[in-house]
Amino acid sequence: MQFKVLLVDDEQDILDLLKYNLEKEGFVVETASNGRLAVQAFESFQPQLILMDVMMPEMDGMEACREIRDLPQGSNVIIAFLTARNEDYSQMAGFESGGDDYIAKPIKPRILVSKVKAWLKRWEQKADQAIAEVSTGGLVIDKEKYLVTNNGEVFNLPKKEFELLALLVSAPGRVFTREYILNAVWGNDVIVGDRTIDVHIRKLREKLGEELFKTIKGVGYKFEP
Amino acid sequence: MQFKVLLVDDEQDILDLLKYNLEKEGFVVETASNGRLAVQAFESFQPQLILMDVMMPEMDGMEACREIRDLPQGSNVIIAFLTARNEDYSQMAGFESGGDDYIAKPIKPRILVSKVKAWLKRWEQKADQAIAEVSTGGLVIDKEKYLVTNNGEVFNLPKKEFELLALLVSAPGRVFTREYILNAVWGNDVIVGDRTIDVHIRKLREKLGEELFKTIKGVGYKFEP
DNA sequence: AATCAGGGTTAAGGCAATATTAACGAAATT
DNA sequence: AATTTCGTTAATATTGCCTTAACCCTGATT
Repeated sequence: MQFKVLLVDDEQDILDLLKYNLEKEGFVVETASNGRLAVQAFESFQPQLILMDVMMPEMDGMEACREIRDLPQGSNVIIAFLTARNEDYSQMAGFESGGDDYIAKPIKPRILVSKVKAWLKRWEQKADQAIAEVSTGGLVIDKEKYLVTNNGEVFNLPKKEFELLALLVSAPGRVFTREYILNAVWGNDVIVGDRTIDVHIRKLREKLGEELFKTIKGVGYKFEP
Repeated sequence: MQFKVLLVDDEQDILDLLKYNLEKEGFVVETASNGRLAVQAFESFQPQLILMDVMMPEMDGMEACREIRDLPQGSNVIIAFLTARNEDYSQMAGFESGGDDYIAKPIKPRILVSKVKAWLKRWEQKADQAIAEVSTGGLVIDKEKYLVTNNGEVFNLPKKEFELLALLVSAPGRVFTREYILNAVWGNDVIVGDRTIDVHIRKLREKLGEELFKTIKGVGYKFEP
């Protein structure tokens, strides 16, 4: 697998140093010089790992971290902070905003590379788990093949229906608000009416069974086997 | 969800500017001109976020922050300070008194709005996690699944009933005034008659047990296992 | 005993939220 | 190019929650 790493720092020297060392190890590397650009780069580049400075102009690392986490694909990337020192507080704050780990400056190339490898190994494990196959009740969702099997019967759901189903099934019993569903399935920026969700729910109920999808008025929907 | 923001500053100009920009984004905004008023406003308005100047007459921001944190609901609000400059020390002091974050003056509307959105998103996550499951006596409230279990029996309460129950159970034994309940469950702006609360209490008593909800005449209600 | 204040109870109507259906444009498929 | 499929919306129906009005009950006050 070809791993992609996004480096974010406002000092060009550091970017160059890290980029050189990581590319030498076979990673694909892109860089961004502030938080706002990082968010953009994440969307287009879709890296598995982001190495980001905490302190930056325009938009700081914590802020960028939160924004990325809120994107549809943002929950799978690993975000690690470059901290200027052993500033305990900046570390804490970084984790609070959804960062996974940190590495202290000054950065030694060998340590960096070994940490990066460890992070990417972790990412692989997480990804395997997450995508492999979700199954609840008589329902099996194969994300790889984009197939849904319900008590032996195989369905070939369209994209939106599939994603909505996968979301609901990812946490059986849990109520997902309409707002949350819109963010997760359609994305933060897309504007669609509320009735769109209803219609997709209806199709799922039609195909898989009316009783599986429960409406919580004023709140949202949940899946229950 | 309708988010409420409380602005606290002694300069009317700043209040006006911030209020205008936040209301344009759909937030409900109230203002206070010093720390003492801020504490009062917090109690009646119950915002999710407080933006507060550090330096103010009467009672300064840090002092107000501490007082608010000591109130029953004070641990859930996010408090952010408006700092006059990059005065690192005032920032540190702000954190020590219980502040969550800060924003530096001069304030640019766009940055303000994006920060406010990020804070409120964080608040939502925290609120979801924190209150996910409350349990007292034989009663379990699962906010995630929107389910209430009483001694094994499962109930599927409508929204208002559920929220009223969750509020009362959040502090067993504590008396909630009618006014407070109206603010917390219905919102500050909604106008409903007093009998509405009675009816919802009645439904809860009916479903979960008469004895669990005690009336304090002339004051309000409390939950007691 | 009469009055009053505060709360309890019930049922019905209004209304907001959701369900349903059909239809349209865009994209994919043939 | 014709056909099919998908995603969305508009329009209409339906559901069930919320609220209220009207009346009852209790205990305190006069």
